[in-house]
Amino acid sequence: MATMSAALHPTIALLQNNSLTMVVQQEIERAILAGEFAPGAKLNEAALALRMGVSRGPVREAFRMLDEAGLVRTEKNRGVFVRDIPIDEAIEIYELRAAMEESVGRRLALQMTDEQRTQAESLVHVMEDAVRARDAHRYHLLNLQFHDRLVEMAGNRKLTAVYRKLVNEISLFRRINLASENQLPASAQAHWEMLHAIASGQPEVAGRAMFEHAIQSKNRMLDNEARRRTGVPVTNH
Amino acid sequence: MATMSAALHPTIALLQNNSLTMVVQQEIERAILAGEFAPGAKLNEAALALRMGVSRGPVREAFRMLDEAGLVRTEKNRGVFVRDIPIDEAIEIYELRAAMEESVGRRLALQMTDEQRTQAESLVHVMEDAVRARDAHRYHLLNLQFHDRLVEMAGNRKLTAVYRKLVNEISLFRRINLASENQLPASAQAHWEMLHAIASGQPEVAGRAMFEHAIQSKNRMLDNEARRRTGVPVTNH
DNA sequence: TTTTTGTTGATTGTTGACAATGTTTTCGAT
DNA sequence: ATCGAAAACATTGTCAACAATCAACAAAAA
Repeated sequence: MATMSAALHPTIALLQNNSLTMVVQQEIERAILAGEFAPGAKLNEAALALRMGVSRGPVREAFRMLDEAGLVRTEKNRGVFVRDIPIDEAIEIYELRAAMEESVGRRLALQMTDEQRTQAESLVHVMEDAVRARDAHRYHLLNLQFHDRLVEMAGNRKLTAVYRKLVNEISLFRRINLASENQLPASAQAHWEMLHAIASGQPEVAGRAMFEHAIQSKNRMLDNEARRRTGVPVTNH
Repeated sequence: MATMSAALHPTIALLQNNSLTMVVQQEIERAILAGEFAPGAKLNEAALALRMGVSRGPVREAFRMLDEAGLVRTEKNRGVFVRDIPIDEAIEIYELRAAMEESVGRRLALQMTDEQRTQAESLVHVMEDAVRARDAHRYHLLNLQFHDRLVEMAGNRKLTAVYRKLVNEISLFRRINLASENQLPASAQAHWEMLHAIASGQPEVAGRAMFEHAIQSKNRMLDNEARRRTGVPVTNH
């Protein structure tokens, strides 16, 4: 009887490994990162439970996970809210991420395989396609993917996990700045330079390149933020 | 009227901020880090709930937090267990921590105040007392405190938070190695050298010093581990 | 008016019960 | 005695009801 279930109904296979809490947690996380719940928005236990067809228990447990992950904040007896990262914390995250990427660059300079390098280069090519298409949103996603892959290639799983948590959190900073279209070509070029630095095989050079790239990313964020506060509209072309 | 609540009865203030889940979470975390639950040990929901005088709900929620924090692992329908960090992951954590400490060193070289330096130095003095007393356990705690303070002084709260999580996790590595007594004097000396490097005001020098110190810490751990596996007893003097 | 004090409705915090799953024990057949 | 099936037990997963708390509004007092 146990062996006949070779082909398992997908829903069943899902329930076998994932408790309701896990499913709920992943769904809420997805919705938050997709922007379906705005930063600062209140998440109602009962409403979410109803919407997902479960009781409040699993929703509460999912909330505790998301709280620990930094995606929501819990106020006792008041509820849980999608976290809204203040700019101070955004700066701190950018700087921490820069330090981690420097470490990644050093490591990659010593150990990146040809295959990995080819894979990274093809990603930059796709990014250049997005540049030509003037598709800032698509470019943004590819950019995230590029850095994520480099971090992953460094081969430190704990570092990868922490890095991804930081990226998740920074995405809760109100209106992450997509690079404006005229900045895209320079950004793509910067990625070639990082890959060159890595290919040089010199850890310090590669590390420095990735660090500087990350810091520039932080500075662009700060510029946009300052411009926004002074009321100057952020032109997009 | 809003200002009159300055002095709040401590019990009330406690109940105002801490739900049962929070209390339970902190207590289980404390017990784990104090070694009252050994790595790999199973944590029974009902037993813990009984012991702490609450129902299973808050315990389950606390479990979800501790899971996300990396202190326990959950197996569906089987229970939660105190995490036992495998050596691969321990290595990764040590290396990530080294990168973060390098970043801390750079920052401190640029911004450490005289007051902070005095505070750090006094900590090393206390460590030297522990060395003279041949108290390896006490030295270990002071060492943790010293590094924690330096990280905190760097002023990046997100980095501090991540660093502390890593320290918590690494403490779940089976038998963290206390330095043997004859290593203590050299270790204390190394801390003076780190403070000197920071006081030099040169970011690269200070960063390198802290990085190397952290890597040596990792290597000591690896040595002890190799010795343990080959059956050679770890001499303690 | 302005402030304070009840009162009400909605939401979260907590609990105990029930269902589903996993583990151990019992017991009979070989 | 050993092995396997099945029943008994223990533990986790989920749920719905109850209690505690808070926000908003209305009524009363200044």
